[in-house]
Order: sequence, then C-alpha cells, then structure tokens
Amino acid sequence: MEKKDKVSMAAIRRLPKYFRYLKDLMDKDIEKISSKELGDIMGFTASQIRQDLNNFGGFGQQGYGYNVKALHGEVGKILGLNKSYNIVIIGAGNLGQALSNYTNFEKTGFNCKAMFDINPRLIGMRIRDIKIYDFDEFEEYIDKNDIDIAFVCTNKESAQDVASRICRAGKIKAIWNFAPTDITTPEGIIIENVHLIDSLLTVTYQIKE
Amino acid sequence: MEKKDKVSMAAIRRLPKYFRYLKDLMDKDIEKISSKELGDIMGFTASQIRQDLNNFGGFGQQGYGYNVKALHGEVGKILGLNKSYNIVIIGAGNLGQALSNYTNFEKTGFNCKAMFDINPRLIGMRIRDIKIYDFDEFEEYIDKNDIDIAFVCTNKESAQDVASRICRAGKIKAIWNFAPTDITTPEGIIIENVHLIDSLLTVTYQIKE
DNA sequence: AATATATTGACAAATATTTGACAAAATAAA
DNA sequence: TTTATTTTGTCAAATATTTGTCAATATATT
Repeated sequence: MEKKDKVSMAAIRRLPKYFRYLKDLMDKDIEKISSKELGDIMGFTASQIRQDLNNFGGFGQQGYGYNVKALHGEVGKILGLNKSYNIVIIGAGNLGQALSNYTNFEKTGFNCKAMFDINPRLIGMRIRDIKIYDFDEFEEYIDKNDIDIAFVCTNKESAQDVASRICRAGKIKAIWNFAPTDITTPEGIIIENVHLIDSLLTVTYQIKE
Repeated sequence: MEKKDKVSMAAIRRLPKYFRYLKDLMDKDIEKISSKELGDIMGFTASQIRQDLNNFGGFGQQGYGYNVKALHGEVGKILGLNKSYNIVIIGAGNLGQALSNYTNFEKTGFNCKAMFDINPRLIGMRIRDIKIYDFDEFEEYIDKNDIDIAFVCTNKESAQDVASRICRAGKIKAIWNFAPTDITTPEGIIIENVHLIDSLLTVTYQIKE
C-alpha cells in the first residue's frame, strides 16, 4: 500500500465503486480478474483501472490479472475499512431514523451508538436498540464515548450550529451532512456535504433534453 | 437559454449548487452579485462561474454582474425546474418513507403520488397522505397516472428486477436508484444511481490520512 | 458630458485527467 | 524446455477542465 505522489480526487472518488464491484465478484466466488474484464463490468477503460490501482501499489500480476479477494482487501484498507467506526446521528427525524436502520452501513463497519434530537417526543425512544438522547447531553456523551463520525440529519436552519457544537466537543473526526446546506468545519475536521437534491436535479436536466 | 456545443458533465453537476446558493441569496434579498462575489461564497473561481454560466447563455451584464433572481430562474429552467414532476417510490421501507416525507423535494417541484411495496404489513398504509400500494398493481397504476420519475428504494436483490418492470411499464422517464447496486436501463430511460456508502467511504479515506 | 471603475464574455494558457501503446514479466501451451 | 499468450505497470499522447487575461461594454462618478 505504498502510496505515491498525490492521488487525484477523481481517482479517490472511484475507489468505493471498485470496492463494491470487487465485493460482488467475491460473492460470486470469482478468484481473479483482469483490468479488461473489470473495466467491461464497471464501465471504465482497462487503462484507467490499472492507473487508478497503481496510485496505491502494484496489486496485479502480469499474465494473471488481479486476485479479487486480495484486491478487495487492499482497496478496503486504502478506504480505511480495516477498522470499524463508531458513529452518532444528530437529528432523529425520518432521514436520521432511516440511516440508523440502514444495515449496509453496519455491514461495512459503521456502528451507530446513539442518536440525538431536541424533540421531547423523540427523546428516550429507541430505534433498533439505539437510544435517542436529548441533544443537551451531547457534549457529555461525546466525552464518555469514542465516536469517530457524526451524521447530521437536521434541518437547514440548525445544521451549522449543530456542526459547530460537534467540532467544539472535540474527538469527532468527521461530519457527514445531510442537511440541505453546505456546512463548514475548522481545519482538521473532515466534512462531507451530501445533497440528494443535486443528484435529482441532474436527472431532471437530462429528462428535459 | 441558447445552448452551445456540448456542456461538460463537470459543469452540469455544478448547476444544482448554483441553484442552491442563488436561492439562499434571494432569501436574503440580495439583488445582484458578481462572479467574483459568488465565487468567494461557493468556493469557485470567478472565471469558472462565468465559464459555467456562459455554457447556457450570457446572463450577466458588464459593470453590473448577475441579477440574482433572474439567474436563479434561468438555472432552474436549465435544470428543468420550470415544470413540476410526479414521482412514485418503490420500496416503502425506512428510506422510502424518509424520502416521501422530505419536504425539500416537494418545495422544488417533486410530488410523490404513490408508494409501492410487497410487504403486506405496509400495503394500504398511508404516509402523510401518500398511499402504499401493492407492487402487483404497479403497471395498472402507471397506466392510469402520469408519472415522470421512480425512486427505487428496495434492497440490492430486487433492484434490477424492479427497474426492469418500471422500464417495461413505459411512460416513466427516469429512475433514481438508492438500492446499493448499480442498475441499468435501456437507452432513453435516465438512470441515476445514488450510493450513499461511496460518499461515506471518501470520509473514512480522509480520516485515515 | 466626459472619465473612471467594475465586470462580463471569450479566448488562450495552464492543469488535470484519461487513454493508448509497449516493454517486461508472468502464465499457459506446445 | 521453449514458445506463444496474457496482462500488468509505466510513460507519453490525447482530451478535458480550469484558470488567467483582456478587450468590450456597462454602470457609477465627477
């Protein structure tokens, strides 16, 4: 996993796709694959696949190709999946609850430890064993537990304030934000703003054509 | 809105972000903005903004900049938002229900008309007035109603079959897929595969550093 | 009304990304 | 064992994208 120079964002954003497709191949008990075959399945050129993977190391073998299981493991390691992550969800509304129930995250190594809300009707409830706490207790909770990532599922208005509190509390390394606004974090805390609506609008753009 | 040559995918994917930021500016009663100012807010260069917008027409004016309201309207038109869209959701589990409740979609012009599932415990229920139908009745429903887009919120296993049925039913122009697998559609039907996990894995990639 | 200032749209230059080509090295076949 | 085939990793060429520059043209100022 000897990393070279500087890997392009474009290539990094493709890694999870490799990870998914390699998992599927594993599940089909396919042992080896060439960049050509993988490219055909994924809609990439063989050249791109070789170039992408060689950003991180020479995982293939001439005349043979890539060992599916080994490569899946390597890509997983590159993505940081050789460990599991503790997460909390801020905002226990529909989306927050849906994410807490999404078993796919769990399978990949993300364990939802707690949810937080300010709505008295939600506080105290449990979703699949995950307790919804009063957001007032957030700092105390973070102090006592090791949480890596916070999912922000609040409305647009509270999102930045919530994010600032998360950052101030310390410890948490990244925020995955679903509120429909871009939030900003201080240097050192990763922020990934997800805008579902953006994806949907590229669809209507194409329909229009 | 005189469109030129061929607009790059990169530029198209930025349009929804312009749309969001222009809406925010409108809500703050800001009348005009220069490419420089907008760039500072959005994290783009002024040059990129002018280039992006000029893909679709000259919306600005020298010495003045861009009229926020007018530009918001133009970008909306480019994205196909001068009309509203009828949508249905296939899979009324947690995610399906969360999306059906997401008022942001409604505000943008997406009206959820029906949900479908195969689970007898869900069929017949209503989520905020939206009825959950038996997926057996899907073709009949599509026949009788004008639906533009289907959101697929099933599990990985059923996703492709569901998609094929959607395409065979005709009429529906696009599929927005949340099942954790890439589905394919025949030429002419737009497919947008959303992989939330991909976004989360770019976060762990960055944490790891 | 004349001049200074601001800011676009367009184009060219600079960067970044993707693709094609091929020697090198492995596997498979004869 | 020798030869043919496969397929990688790398580098260079081809594309695509982003940025900087500037004439042109509007607004603002005197």
